Amino acid sequence: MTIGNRPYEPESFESRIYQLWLDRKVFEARDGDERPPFCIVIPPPNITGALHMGHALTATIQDTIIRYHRMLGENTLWLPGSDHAGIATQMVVERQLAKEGTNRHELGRESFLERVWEWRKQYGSRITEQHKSLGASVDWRRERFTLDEGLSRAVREAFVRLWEDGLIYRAERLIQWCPRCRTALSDLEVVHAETTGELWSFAYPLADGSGEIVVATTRPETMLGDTAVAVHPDDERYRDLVGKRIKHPLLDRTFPIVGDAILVDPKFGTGAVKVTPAHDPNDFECGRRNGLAFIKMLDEDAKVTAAGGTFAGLDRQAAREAVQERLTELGLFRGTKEHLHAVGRCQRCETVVEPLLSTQWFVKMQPLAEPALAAVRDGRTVILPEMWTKTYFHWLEEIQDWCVSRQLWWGHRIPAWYCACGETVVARTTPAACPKCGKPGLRQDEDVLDTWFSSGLWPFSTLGWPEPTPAFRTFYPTSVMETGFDILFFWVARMMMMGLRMTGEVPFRKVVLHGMVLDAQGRKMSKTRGNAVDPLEVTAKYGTDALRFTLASYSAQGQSMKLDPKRIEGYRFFCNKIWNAVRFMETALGDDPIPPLPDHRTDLGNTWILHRLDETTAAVRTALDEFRLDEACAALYSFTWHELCDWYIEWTKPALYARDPASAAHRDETRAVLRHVVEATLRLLHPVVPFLTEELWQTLPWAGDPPAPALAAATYPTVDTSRRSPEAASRFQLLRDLVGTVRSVRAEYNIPPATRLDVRIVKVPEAAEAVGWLLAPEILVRTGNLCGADLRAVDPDADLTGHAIGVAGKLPVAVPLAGIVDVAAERVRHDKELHKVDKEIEGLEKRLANREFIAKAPAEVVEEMRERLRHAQDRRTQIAEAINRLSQLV
RNA sequence: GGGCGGGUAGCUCAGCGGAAGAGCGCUGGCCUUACAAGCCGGAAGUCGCAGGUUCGAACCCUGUCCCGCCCA
Repeated sequence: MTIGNRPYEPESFESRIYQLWLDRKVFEARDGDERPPFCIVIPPPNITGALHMGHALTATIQDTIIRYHRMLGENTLWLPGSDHAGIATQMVVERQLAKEGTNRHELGRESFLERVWEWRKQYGSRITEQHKSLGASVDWRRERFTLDEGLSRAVREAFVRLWEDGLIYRAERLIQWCPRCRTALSDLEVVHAETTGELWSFAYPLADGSGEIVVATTRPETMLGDTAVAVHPDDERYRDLVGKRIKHPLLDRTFPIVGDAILVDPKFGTGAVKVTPAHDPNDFECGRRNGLAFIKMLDEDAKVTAAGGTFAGLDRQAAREAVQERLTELGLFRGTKEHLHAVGRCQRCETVVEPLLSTQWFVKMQPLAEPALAAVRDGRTVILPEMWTKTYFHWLEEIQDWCVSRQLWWGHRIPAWYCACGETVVARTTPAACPKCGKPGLRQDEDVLDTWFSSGLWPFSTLGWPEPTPAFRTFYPTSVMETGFDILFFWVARMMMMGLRMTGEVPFRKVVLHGMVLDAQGRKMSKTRGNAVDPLEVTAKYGTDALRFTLASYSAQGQSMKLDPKRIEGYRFFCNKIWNAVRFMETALGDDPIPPLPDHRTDLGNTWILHRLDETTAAVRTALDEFRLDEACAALYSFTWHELCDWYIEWTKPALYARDPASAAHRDETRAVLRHVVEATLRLLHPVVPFLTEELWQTLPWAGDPPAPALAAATYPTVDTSRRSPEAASRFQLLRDLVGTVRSVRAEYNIPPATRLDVRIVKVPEAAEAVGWLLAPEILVRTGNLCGADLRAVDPDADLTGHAIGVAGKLPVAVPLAGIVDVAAERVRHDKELHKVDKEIEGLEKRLANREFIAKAPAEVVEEMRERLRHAQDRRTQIAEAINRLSQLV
């Protein structure tokens, strides 16, 4: 079972590998297990949604973390599920009904809900299925949906508890209303956008005919609901007017001029403000402060009510024009000005929302916010990147009560019943009779709860709460909540509040926030703009692993990321590289049994790669522990490509290809190390690129049984510093320098790769240490192989006429250029190099001459500089020498 | 108006007190039996600007200019 000649074709194995994981049950977590638990609940995607890059990013990050922890041997649960998405889903089905020429009211509540469930059955699991193609290692047995029986029970339980604790109330307040969706919204569901509009000025005549007062507004039509004009109490201009009354010019009523220091900024506009308490949040407060009348002049369709007199029945826009026209006719119009202001729109349908006086259910937030603030302040929950902590604090400190009722049918119906006697009953189960008057036939509240209410319970409702289930006891509090920073308020903060309130514990230990995926121009991806990149198209073209590696590499520090297809392509090439490295290894190992990794290595390359593997293991683990996927990816990429492939594999070839008996031991050592390092590298890579690594790992030869049923269930490489060898590292580095020097000379003189060079290494006393080991025949041959040269040592006084001289470390290297030496070119090359070294020496000398540097900088820094200076000086000597020899040529 | 990010090589981004990095792109040379989806070599940056702190600043502080996001 080897890869053979199969090229890297991710589409040929990805779904097969996913099925293998399912068959071998590697994603399944165990309740009550003695291993340490590790749990992430998935941010539930909307059932109406189709997979977009945001999902792909979340899934990649979480899956990487989850796979890492699973390989660490923890009892790892990634719990999947989806969200019923009240408004969005209802909109989809209503649109369907509209096409059929009917609507939900004609259908009635029950049949309508049947239709939605039908829709959900047919399309609702599309997005969940799509997660499989990303490799999401979730425990499918535990999949949840916010409208499941269990989760619905949790919602009722939470609602009733909050009610019993006095944290839920029903009241008439000014709320955000979407006239198109015909439902109340929470403040968060209103998206404010700066818009250039008109600031319209008109005059209100005083009731006593003694004059007028000019006000400015962006919404002239709301003057039909004005019940005051406010001025600043200290404003000299209007002091005498406070207390006087205004005669409404279009309606048969009068209202007062009031002084209000909070509402009015005397420097803005005319310093006089019209007040519409029933249609503006600031005016609402002003109305309460001053005991004003609340006149509702727009209804739930945003049409003028009877309070608007002759304007009744007009919609907002028509009313605006009609009012403007009428005021102009009356000579009250005082001109317009361009004006920048924020217009609030419905997050779902983008209709301009209307602040409306309405009776709704609210959650009192302050008592919930306090513990949520405390939990982050004292570190029970840590938010990463840390910068979001401040935003979290700020929002919770300023938090307003949460309007949770929605005038929809799709969702959790509010567990409140009304009796004819006026009693309101909030209960876990449908009450048979009124507990106050004993009469049956209670009427349940028509409304449902904000979808985010159930989402707020997600980390524990999915684990079985309110029952103390084994799953809940095993995995709660969960370990990590990973999601986009855009739902820090919507979701994360609410889970914190609900979690603490309901369970007494934080819902998760860590919050990890990632940035938004933007298009190549840096714009937010959106379906309407048409700039969204479909993850499934990308994975079809480049493979899932390439997309995952890209997203993981981009996800630094929670910054937003501009997705560049070229980069995905680059990581596809990386995947191909891994694939071919393993292919090479399989061929090179041959059919002989693989010997175990020897305790001591005789080969420099073998010792070096084990050293680097261990350093890489440490770096990757640290990065993953800190959720720095970008750093993990960078370490994996450069190790795999630029050390394992570029150097180690090339280094091993002679040893692996050797067939003479004398080389057998060396060959076996190399086979063992190569096998070990490649296998460990696959394990290191697996959390980020699971498909490819699993496919390859399944083909690896084993001495006995494989150590795990799948790579996904294998253990992550551990750090073992006994495998380190700084000496081998520095030796191999010198060897790389030497090879690099020869290659540079070859390239500069255009010597064909096929031309074998006869390179001399000058045994200068400064490099005595290197000369000691480097000149061993074995090393010379192997090193020479890497640059197509026969290496030979010569004494410092050897005649190197006609050679190009380079310096590797402190070691001069002479490449013969018989006949092709271009003295001028060589001279330029050396001068350039000399200049570089001189600059370095100059800088270092300057620093070391600085007394304060010597006195104040840490000793090891000073010593490092000294060492660097010595090194640079040695190099300078060698280059100068080379120049000297060169000039003798002329 | 308040807050938070960002401005580093042509592009996309790491680095956030010891003296500039990666990938892509560009460029010169190679079909070398793992990979041309590859290999080898190379060029390229007063780290937005101005002050300050420090022996030493891309990194810390102050101011300033752009860009983006959030809250009001």
